[in-house]
Amino acid sequence: MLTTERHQLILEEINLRETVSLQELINLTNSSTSTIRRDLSQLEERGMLKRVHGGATQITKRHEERNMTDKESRHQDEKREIARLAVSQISDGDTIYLDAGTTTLEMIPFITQQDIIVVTNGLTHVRPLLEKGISVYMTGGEVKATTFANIGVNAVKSLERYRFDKAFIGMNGIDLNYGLTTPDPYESEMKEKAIHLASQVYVLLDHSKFNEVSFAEVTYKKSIE
Amino acid sequence: MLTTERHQLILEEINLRETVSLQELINLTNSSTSTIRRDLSQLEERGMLKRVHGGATQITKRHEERNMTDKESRHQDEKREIARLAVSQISDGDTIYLDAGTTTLEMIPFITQQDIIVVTNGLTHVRPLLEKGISVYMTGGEVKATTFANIGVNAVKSLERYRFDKAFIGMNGIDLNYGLTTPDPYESEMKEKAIHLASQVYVLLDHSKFNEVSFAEVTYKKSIE
DNA sequence: AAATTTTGATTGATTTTGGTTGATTGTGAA
DNA sequence: TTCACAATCAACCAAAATCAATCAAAATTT
Repeated sequence: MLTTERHQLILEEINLRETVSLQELINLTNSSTSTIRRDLSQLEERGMLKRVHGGATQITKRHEERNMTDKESRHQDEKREIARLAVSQISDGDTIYLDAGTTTLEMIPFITQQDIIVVTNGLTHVRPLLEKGISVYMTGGEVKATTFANIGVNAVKSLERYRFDKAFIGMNGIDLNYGLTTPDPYESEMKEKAIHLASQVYVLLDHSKFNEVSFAEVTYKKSIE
Repeated sequence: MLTTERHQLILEEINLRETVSLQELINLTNSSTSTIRRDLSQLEERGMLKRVHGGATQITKRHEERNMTDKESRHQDEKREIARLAVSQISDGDTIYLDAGTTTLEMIPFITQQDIIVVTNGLTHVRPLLEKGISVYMTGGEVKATTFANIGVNAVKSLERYRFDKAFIGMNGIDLNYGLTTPDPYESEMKEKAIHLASQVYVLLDHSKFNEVSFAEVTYKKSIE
């Protein structure tokens, strides 16, 4: 049996049954444990499934969606209010940096200011901004598959071409001891650089982020409002 | 058995069975392994199938193939055929530049090559590429509202950080006297720079663009295939 | 008949495979 | 909880399968 055939079979079985054990796949394909293990590793690497102890399971669409919607609905009103407040800080003619993320995305509908220029690393932000008739510049560099955000060395470098009147930064945790934190060190770097390049910095956090500590620290050297 | 006969048989079998092993094709055609290998290489070169270890598999998934409506114009078919041919030029592990535009966008569904890195200035290209599990880098810079493409000084500059094995460039006109032309001088600049940075350049044009002259000239200094 | 193309066999290199190793994880009883 | 046992795991290895490259014989075109 061809490798691609096996992969196809495995994926079909998983999409059909949600989860499937290693032994079942061995019987299904008449292959050895080693081979199936390797298949699962490869398919997981490609993001086609998720390995679990003793087998594999679908990449959890349902789970993720529920998480997103739960999370969003729970804090959506608060987030929106924060977004509205943030937008009120923008003046006509400002050049602003809009960090990737859902909270900063919420800001866009509230924008009424004229002649502003927005620089962003969030691909999802571009279309709604353009539809509002706002000039948009992107950072460039690697695109993170999960968040559609520019991160990495080239992204940080491309940021250096700009200076901002105001920067609006999303954050995943704030804590008295650990300060500001995000899950991804590369994101953290982007945020630091943006903070550095802006005259005024606004960090957007809803209350669920208070006393939360995430992986990567975001250091800052200016006063934060 | 005639070569073309064999090719026909192989393609029929693959379209029927999705994947087929080398051994099966040898029995089917009463040819040697060498001959079948050569056939598969040639057919892959033409983008008719995809070779895998131990055999070959079809490029377009069956279900995708079926829901092609008759509404699609010949123009569209031609574009797609051009896209398919273009994709067949990509090798595993290539770093390629994918110009913004509809023709290059058509290329993405055909991509099966592994470990490639794609740099693009087309925002619309990013999501489908990521969904294919391909590493995507964006150029950065101003975003043109009508085409969602990065253009302008910063876009060109951000391109300079990269080098490409292959560049695939869309174009709006080709003419013996005026050469290659596009409507927007900024776009033209991007294309020129990309051409300059790539080892091999492929310019994508359907027949309606022949002997057409648009506003901005794209100059090039290397042989174009 | 000579030149060109196609074919099939052979070569050594590469990839895939299945079994084995010891390490890690999950489970149930003390 | 802690312990011991069983299941599962990643890492490794050698055998088997498959691969690309080469070459000489057969088929073909000139």
